[in-house]
Amino acid sequence: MSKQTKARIIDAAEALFAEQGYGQTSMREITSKANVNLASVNYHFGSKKNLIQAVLKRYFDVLMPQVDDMLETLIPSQGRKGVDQLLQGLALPLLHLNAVQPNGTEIFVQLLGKGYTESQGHLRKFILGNYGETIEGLLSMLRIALPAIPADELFWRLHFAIGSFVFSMASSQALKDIAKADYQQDIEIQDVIAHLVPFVAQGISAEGYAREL
Amino acid sequence: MSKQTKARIIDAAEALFAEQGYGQTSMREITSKANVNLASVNYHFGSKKNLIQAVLKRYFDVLMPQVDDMLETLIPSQGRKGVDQLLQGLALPLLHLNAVQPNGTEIFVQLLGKGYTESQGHLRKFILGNYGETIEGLLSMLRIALPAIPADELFWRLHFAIGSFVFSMASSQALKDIAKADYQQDIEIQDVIAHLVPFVAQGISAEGYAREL
DNA sequence: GTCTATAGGATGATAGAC
DNA sequence: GTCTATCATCCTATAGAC
Repeated sequence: MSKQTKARIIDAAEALFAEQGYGQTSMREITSKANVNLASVNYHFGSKKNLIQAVLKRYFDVLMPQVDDMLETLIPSQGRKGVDQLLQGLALPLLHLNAVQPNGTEIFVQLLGKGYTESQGHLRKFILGNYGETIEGLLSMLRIALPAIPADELFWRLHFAIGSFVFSMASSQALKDIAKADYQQDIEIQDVIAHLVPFVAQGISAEGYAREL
Repeated sequence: MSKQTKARIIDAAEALFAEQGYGQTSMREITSKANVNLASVNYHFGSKKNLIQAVLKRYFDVLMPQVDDMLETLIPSQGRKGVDQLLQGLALPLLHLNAVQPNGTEIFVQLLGKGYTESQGHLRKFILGNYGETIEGLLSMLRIALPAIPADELFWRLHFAIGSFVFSMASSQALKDIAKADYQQDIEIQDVIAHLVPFVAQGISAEGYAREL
């Protein structure tokens, strides 16, 4: 029953990776949580690096085609409205990742964040190599929406935006606890995205540029 | 010469922690870079955890009193202007950390970012326990600047803002690489902060609220 | 495909000589 | 305070029996 073992390894690995990070998660933890033998990871995936990429691939292969579709059907608008459209258009495919796996959206974004902050060089290569065109498409749509903002300024804002999202996910357990205790709110990933969209849209569309300090 | 050894360990440790993260940096790397004996870390600091806290303490003890001063002398303004003031007011003490150590600001924020994303529980306790009052002061100043925004909405935006900053620093090596490769820019920490302030100020001050998806 | 056993290293921490 | 030597424990990866 190879398929079962392989799937169980991926399921266990992604949960542990998302929670603890790649470097801090050992093969022993993974195989123990998956109830499979330690050696089976190397049999099925070859190495830990390959396992990490396989975990992400399952999500990217669902997400990216949907983003491509969205980009194709989107009628470009300029300014804040165009940015809003784009972000809303991204939100839906992201939420569809919940179909891959219960809690899939949250897991995926956490995996992304950990990949960024741990310097997993092989991950960047893997993502850009396999899904670079979609990312390029997103960027050019953003450039159309904000033609007055220089490319390098857009680069900065995009990363700040990603940071807002990824960090919120990375510390989502803390956020959930605080929100429940202080504001009597139960938070789901939809809520995070709903609050995030106006914040990011506003920040990205800002007309003032960097100023000397 | 205890003092020299202790200082050399801290210097070497903070550089390695900022670059690689806490978990990925071994005592052997630290002592080798510092040119001291392996056992001296445990002699002077007791444990790796204590060393991590000592590294951060050197920066916090400079930063936080300056933030306190800033908060005391600040004349509160409302709206986007008040937010801008507050962020600018934070930027200067942060940049003063370059006096602690060459490249001190960058190192400090990277240390913070790594501490957030690696789940170093002891670090959060250490920070809140020792510098919680300053953080509370910052929060109440923000509430004065944006009285119309409900507390829970402010809570969200604050975390998005922190996320932009921390994430940008935690992944600053990646950002530098990309910026140099794609935009021929050499990035300094001032640049990150200068680009970040308008983005965050604009996002925090946004008048639109969360919308159902 | 799955298992045990183990190679071959790295890690944090410490005992004890100097 | 500084050193060497070492303990005990972790790690990834693999060889080889079943």
